[in-house]
Amino acid sequence: MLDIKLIREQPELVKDALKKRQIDSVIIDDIVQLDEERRALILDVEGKKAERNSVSKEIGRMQDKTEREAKIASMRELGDQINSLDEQLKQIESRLFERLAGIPNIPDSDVPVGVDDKDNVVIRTIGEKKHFDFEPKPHWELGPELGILDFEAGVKLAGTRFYVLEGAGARLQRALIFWMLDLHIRQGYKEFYPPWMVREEIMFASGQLPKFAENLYHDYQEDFWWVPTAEVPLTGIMMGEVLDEAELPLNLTAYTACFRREKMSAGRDVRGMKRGHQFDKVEMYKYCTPETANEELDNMVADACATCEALGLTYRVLLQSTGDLSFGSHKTYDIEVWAPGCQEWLEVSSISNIGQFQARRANIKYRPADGSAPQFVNTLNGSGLGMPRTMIAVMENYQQEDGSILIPEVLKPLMGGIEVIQKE
RNA sequence: GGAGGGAUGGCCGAGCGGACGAAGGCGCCUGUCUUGAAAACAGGUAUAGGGCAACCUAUCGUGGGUUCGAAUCCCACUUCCUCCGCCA
Repeated sequence: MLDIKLIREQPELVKDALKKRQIDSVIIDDIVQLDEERRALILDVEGKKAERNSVSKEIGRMQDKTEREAKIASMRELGDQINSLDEQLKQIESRLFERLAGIPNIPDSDVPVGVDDKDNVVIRTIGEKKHFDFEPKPHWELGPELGILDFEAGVKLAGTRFYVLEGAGARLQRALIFWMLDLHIRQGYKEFYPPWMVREEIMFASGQLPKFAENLYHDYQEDFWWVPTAEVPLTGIMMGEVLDEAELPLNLTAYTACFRREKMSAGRDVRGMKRGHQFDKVEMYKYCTPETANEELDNMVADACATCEALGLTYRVLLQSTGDLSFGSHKTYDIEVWAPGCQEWLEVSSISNIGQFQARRANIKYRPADGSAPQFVNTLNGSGLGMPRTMIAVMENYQQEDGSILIPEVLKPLMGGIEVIQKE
């Protein structure tokens, strides 16, 4: 959510930001207009309330009965006027809020302007694409042949975009999750295990609602919403809190499954396990001051890169263009790993500085060390990493000519003695 | 699932129709004192919105209602605690 004052005072700046995101900016005029109507009504109704308050106090002190009755009658009438103005104000405020909640965040000044993900800029590439003396296979062949990945069983159980990991495949993913959480703890993050279903207001606070309702699973019986990412509960956990500057930055990490209806990508990436309705992810999250946000964003990118590096994967870092930038993001880096089997760079992490956008929705502030008034914090989030695509990259990069898969060095202690996954 | 009791400022806690944005305490900040600190004393210390400002409005879990006037009365909801039941 943007600050209404920013829109009121610098509408052109906000319009410009929307244009960079390829979004029609006329809504800003609408918002400015509603804001004016709102303030005029406030002026009117609050003046009337002030009058009612002071006269009501007088009534309490009055002795003369007839005079008292007359005042009460006139205040009753004033009360009716107040009620009707309050009703008008409420309607205008809800219209204003609805529009405001639909405005995306303003991109940072160094975010490249572009139309879509093709305009993302590659910042650096680390490692060489691995050379094979044979034709490397895609994971959707490797996995089923080894008996560790079963797409048909997934369809049998739940339908398209589901799969089953079994044996060493399931164990490999568990090892990745365990190892990543431990790595992030060493990097200075605190581990959390949050609910995987949350209330509607938590979904709103993190920016998923109202705009992205159709991509979320919703239990209508209990009114629970299934998290599409651990970012949601890690934002909600501090909702309404005032933090001390001394405790910032606050670094959090959590493993959750993520649930997405994928209505926006119907028909895309259907092959393999690249995009599913349910996937596991280890998330990193930071609360910090606006002054340190850029530095913390770099730190988080470095932490995610270290994860790829330790797994021995070839990866590259991209800066998202304004056309690809997600709704709430101020600035986002993507990390992609090379998958030699499907011959594709796979996005395993998306690391964003959300600025104050989420904090304003969730009302999360910090008290500055100098004792001045509380300010909204900056929030940052990033995957560290998403499981299915990391699994794809590990499987395809560590495959051998006979179709077996070597276990990356860092995961060996967690695989119970398995050093290579072979057909049973 | 049933019965009962709660939810008040950063924290604890009083108030139960009018001078209450809210006693008192703790914490924190400033000052006096002190070589410095502690103690003591004095003052200050919520958030949001509106207004150029003086200042005004709203907020005592949330949403409605009654009333000239609600932290206080009524209704609904959320949530926490205790006990019983049920499940593990």
